[in-house]
Amino acid sequence: MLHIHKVSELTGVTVRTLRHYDQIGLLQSTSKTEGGHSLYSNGDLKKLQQIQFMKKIGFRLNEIKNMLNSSDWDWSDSLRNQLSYVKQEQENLNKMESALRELIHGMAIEDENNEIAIQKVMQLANSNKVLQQKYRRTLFKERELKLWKKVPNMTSDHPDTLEWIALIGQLKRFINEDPGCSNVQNIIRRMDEKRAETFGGETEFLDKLWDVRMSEKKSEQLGLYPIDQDVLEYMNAAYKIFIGKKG
Amino acid sequence: MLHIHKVSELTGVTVRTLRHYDQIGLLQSTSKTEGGHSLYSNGDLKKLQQIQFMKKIGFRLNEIKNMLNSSDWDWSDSLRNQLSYVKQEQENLNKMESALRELIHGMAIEDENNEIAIQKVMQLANSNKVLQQKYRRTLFKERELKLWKKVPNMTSDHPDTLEWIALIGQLKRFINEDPGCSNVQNIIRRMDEKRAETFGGETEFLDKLWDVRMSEKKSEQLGLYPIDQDVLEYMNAAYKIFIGKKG
DNA sequence: GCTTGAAACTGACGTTACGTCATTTTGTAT
DNA sequence: ATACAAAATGACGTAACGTCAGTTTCAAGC
Repeated sequence: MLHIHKVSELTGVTVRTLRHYDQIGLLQSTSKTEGGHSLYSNGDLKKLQQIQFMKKIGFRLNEIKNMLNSSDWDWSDSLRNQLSYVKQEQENLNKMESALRELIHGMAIEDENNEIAIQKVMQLANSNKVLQQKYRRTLFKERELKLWKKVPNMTSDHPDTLEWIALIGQLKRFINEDPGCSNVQNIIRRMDEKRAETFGGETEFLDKLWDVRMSEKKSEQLGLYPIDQDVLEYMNAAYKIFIGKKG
Repeated sequence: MLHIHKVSELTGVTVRTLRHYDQIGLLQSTSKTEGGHSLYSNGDLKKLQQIQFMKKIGFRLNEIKNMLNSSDWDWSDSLRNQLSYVKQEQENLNKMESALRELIHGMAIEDENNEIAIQKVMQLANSNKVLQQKYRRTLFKERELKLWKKVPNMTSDHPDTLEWIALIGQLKRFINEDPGCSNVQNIIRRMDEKRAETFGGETEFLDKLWDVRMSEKKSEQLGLYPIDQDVLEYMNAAYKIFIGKKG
């Protein structure tokens, strides 16, 4: 158990930053003294390390928060990604080195070649950004895939499937009535319970389904049960009311 | 001559960023259309490349502006610095690679070794910051040295020296009178002309001298003519009035 | 010369990830 | 018990753009 200053010293992250992470709920120390002083564990250090990497490749703090909070975060996958990122950056730096040498070499002479060399160096400086984006996408895709695997795949004969179809069917019958009425809200409550079972803390659930409908391709790819857009819209409206009542 | 979008495309810097640099006077295109559209030259691209590097090692935009504006900026020095920075970063990444491998290797086992490995990785992630700071200092020191070489070194027998001594001597005689009076202001004007000759656009001149007096060590190191602090204070006051009248 | 759609400009306000105080609490060494 | 370093709390500040909305300019075809 380390206090905040020690963590800052060990990791090079400023105290203010740690407190900021605490505030926004990104990294809260596992334990606190009765007076409210933070005490960080080894697990917290691990998490901090992850945060640092994910920041480096361009994620924003709230994105990082979502990903780390999601129950299925794979620390080992992420480490392998880090390694592979490091190796790629090494290659980039090698290219950068030769480009710089070329530029320095041709510096005395002012000509066309020089312009090209300059552009080369600049693009290499950016290829680092490109690399970051690439790994951002990689991490994101991995996570998305894991999420999608949990979405009830309507073509498979997963036991959940029938229940989801039944629930959606029930909803359809009320599509011309008030989404706030008790019948509908009961169905929605059941759906929400099912959602909680299946997705744990994930709250983006409906947004996901929505996205699927928005792009036909995705739902083809994933072989999802096709839900009519009007039903989805209705469901969305009803769900919002449900959340409003709950919160 | 390239318009802004082309530059953005070639370099990977966003249009908005280029415009921002334009606004703050960091990088203004050498020519514009009569309608006010920017047209960037190859020199501008060079400058942009410098800016990118200096940003990468942690300078702030206004610092970069100062350094690049200063007449004695050495593009070739800076490139060599970039190269040396790149090579150091390569080494860092190598260390990072083995640290990561160590962590991944020992991941299955949860023990003390693991904690140490985590800290190692985190510190390496920061060693990048340390490196940046180092090169920031390097660049800064080089520039400071060049500035100091232009400060009239009072122990040498540079032709300027005598005139500076004379001016300061004259100023001393008025030290008990109003720093705004015409006699004093005339001396100050002459000093300012001399300053402009010697330092070009550098406006930090008096601040520099001030700093020297503040730390005895510096003035020893540089072998500057010792100016009494009260004279400096008086000079400072008179100079401020002078600037006020001028502006 | 005139139209026209794309690109550029000109503000203005928003945002992210902290930095920087200033003040109050809490931990701990004596 | 007291004193003094560390930590918390809160509030405001900031750098470097992003984003949006409205206007102007450019180049290209008719």
